Amino acid sequence: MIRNTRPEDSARLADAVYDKLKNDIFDFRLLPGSALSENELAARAGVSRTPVREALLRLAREGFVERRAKSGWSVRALDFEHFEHLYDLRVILELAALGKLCAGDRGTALDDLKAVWLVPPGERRSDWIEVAQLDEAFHATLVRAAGNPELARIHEDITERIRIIRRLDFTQAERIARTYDEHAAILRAVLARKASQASLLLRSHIEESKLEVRKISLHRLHSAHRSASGAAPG
Amino acid sequence: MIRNTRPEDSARLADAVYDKLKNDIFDFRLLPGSALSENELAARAGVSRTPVREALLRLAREGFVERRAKSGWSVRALDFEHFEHLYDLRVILELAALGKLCAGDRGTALDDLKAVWLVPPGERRSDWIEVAQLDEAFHATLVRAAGNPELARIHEDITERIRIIRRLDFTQAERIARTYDEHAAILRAVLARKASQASLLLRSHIEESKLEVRKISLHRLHSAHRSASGAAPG
DNA sequence: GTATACTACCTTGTATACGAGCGGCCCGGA
DNA sequence: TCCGGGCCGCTCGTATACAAGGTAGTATAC
Repeated sequence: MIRNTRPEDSARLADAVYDKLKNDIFDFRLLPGSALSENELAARAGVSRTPVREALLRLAREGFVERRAKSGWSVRALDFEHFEHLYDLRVILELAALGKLCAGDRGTALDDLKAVWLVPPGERRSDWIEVAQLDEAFHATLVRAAGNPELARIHEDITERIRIIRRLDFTQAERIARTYDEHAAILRAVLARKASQASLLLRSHIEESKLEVRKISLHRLHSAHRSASGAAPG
Repeated sequence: MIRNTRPEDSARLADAVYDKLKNDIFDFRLLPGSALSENELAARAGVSRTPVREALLRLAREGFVERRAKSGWSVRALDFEHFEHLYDLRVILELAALGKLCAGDRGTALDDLKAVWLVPPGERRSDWIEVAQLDEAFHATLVRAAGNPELARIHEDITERIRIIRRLDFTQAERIARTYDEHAAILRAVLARKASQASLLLRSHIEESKLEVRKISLHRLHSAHRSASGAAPG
């Protein structure tokens, strides 16, 4: 699974609890819809309610848990319509970034991407966890290179929120190959400053992922998780 | 001043503190850069540190205050470059919404706007506080009508973050008149489904506000605030 | 069998207690 | 006068205590 732990989170207990909870949700150790209580979480983590509470408040604001006044917290159910809206937002934001990238100066911001995605087929990565990370990095780098930190931040937030299902897109080898092909095509178009072509490619690239997501039922989520954690436990 | 108080916020002390702090920041009773301590805020509000802490965490996440580990909180300084990025984001999001509005079905979502903005000059509002609220509502309605709740939510967040300076755009009567003219033109273009014309109008409309913001120095912020609070106290 | 009222537990919301760390201030020395 | 070191106070981070409110389950009346 893709970990979200950041190094600076070691000091504060609240951040440690936050990471733990988030990973538990992402790995389906905490199932969508299940109830959480501050006391139970605190006991389980061996801390007091205070840091647990702070972690829950953060997770609530990010949309992963819900606060039900005076009657506990719950893991938010996966709402696929919701994810589709987020994918549409990705299209909006990334197309805007692309427009700026093709129009303005972008320095060496895209050089790293070339080294990853414009490689001969033999050098492509095949581990799906790694590809999922590279995929996120590809899109994040494009957006960051547009030079608007706020745009990048919001894009990151959205990435974070769809990660829970987006990862599963790469459990099929065929999807990995397509991702490589499409990223390469997009990157070449951007480097050649072919704005409209790059836009078309990027839009259909994201729309494809969105369609894949639509196919993913809750059941498939579970089985995908089981096989994944069986192959790569921890 | 524009109040942000929501009715449901009466029950929780944390929400009351949140509203109070936010209003204090917006009205410059708490100046950018000034230090805050949980103890002092708690004493001033007559509550304990716990709800103060929750309020501060929310405000920090929204970008209004900063947490300096072990050495207090501070009101975030106004960063004008930051605001310009947010304005650019507004352009991106609202243009995307506009595109969907001109292309697809929008029902009666825009009817309210007609009643407000497509009125004879004599019926235009002149109170700048009211116009500022109407202006926010105009843009929010456009975005909401596009049918993507996530898009609307992010747009709301951005609106919230730039409100602190955007209000001042309307302290000049000439800017109010222009806003009416431009909103009317945009609305007419959308109703006629003239997508490219609407986009051009909306883009220049927002860019104009952005330029106004660029002119606003911290000093002007203060004097604008003083005169405003003198004219409309409370 | 069903509906209703009551009770007991469990939940959060808030207040308070305590400890570690950082910063500023004062004092001493060169 | 300038610099350094130690001390004191204030800060947050965390733990714990207490109370109001909600929920579920049970018992009871019909």
